[in-house]
Amino acid sequence: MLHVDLDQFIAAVEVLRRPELAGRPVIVGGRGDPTERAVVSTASYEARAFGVGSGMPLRIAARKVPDAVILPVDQEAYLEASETVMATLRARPDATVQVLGWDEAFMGIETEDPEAYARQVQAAVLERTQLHCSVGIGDTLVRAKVATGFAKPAGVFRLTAANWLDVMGSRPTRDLWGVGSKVSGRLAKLGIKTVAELAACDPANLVPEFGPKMGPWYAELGRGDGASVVDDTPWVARGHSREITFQHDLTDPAQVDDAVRELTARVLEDVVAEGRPVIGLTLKIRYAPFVTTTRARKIPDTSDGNEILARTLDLAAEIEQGRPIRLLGLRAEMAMPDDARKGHTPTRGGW
DNA sequence: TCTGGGGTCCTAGGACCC
DNA sequence: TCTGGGGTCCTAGGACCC
Repeated sequence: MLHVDLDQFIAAVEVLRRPELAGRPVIVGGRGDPTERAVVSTASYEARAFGVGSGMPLRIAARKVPDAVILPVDQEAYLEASETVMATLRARPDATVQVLGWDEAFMGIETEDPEAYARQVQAAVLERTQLHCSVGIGDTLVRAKVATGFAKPAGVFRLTAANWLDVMGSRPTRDLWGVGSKVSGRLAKLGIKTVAELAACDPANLVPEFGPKMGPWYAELGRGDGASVVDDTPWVARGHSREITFQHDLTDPAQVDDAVRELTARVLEDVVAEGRPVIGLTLKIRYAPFVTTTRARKIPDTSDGNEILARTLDLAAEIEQGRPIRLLGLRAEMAMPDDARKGHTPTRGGW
């Protein structure tokens, strides 16, 4: 199968409609104002050369690249470009397309020459959208996904059981898709630092640290194994959430109350559009200045909007007072339709 | 002068039931 | 007087991805 990933997607879309930006360091994030609390969504390769990357605070990025062009996030534009790209992939005969996000997808294909097929896909996407993409080829989803990292920019790379350990074995576990800084740290405490060491370990030995599911799953990840079937079942959202980060931390309970009220209205709009009942609500609070999050959840027995609102405001009343609040998030979980498959997820696990 | 906003899934532990 | 196991449901919290 193939994993197709657009190169510097958001920055590339911006440069397409403003050709004079080609070759310049472009940073897209927040409202495009580096004095605000916001992070970098995507940086062009020219900006990355200065050490700017996704997730970095915008004001830090601006300091690293003084003459960068900083642009606001324009979701509609990216969504439109994304849909054109995905339509191009789906137009390939006999390809199964599983979308992972705005700028990436798996393609299940039958071909004698996957490299040639990958080049054809790249050419088709470029012709239709003027966007470049990189393609990973693999015999599992994990290997195809990881392969794409070696294909960038605009290249093709193949990763299978035959060369997985040669390519990945000596790399840190952090380089795996699904292993972040916390898990790589916990693995290191068990003496597992590299992909080869993870691949060689007995899955049972990871269970005490990571639990019955995640333990064996990490071991499988180390070997690059896992599912090898691309699943184009339409994705069904499990829930919707909205978040606000305040430019200045809130200390006034009335302001917090207003914010919860507004979030509730926005979340309910999204849920009503889905036409499925709400089965749970989660309120997330981040207190300044540290990174702790606290959540409270209530399960209403009704999908009535007023009822949900009332319960949500109850949660707001529970918020600890006297600590500056930096972020509020509200997530509504929705009942799954009977015919929705469980386990198909755009971002992790499940395969 | 730090750290967005939208998602998904897993785990531990308590409550409760038989 | 002391305290079985097995199961489910729920909450809070954590981790990861794009």
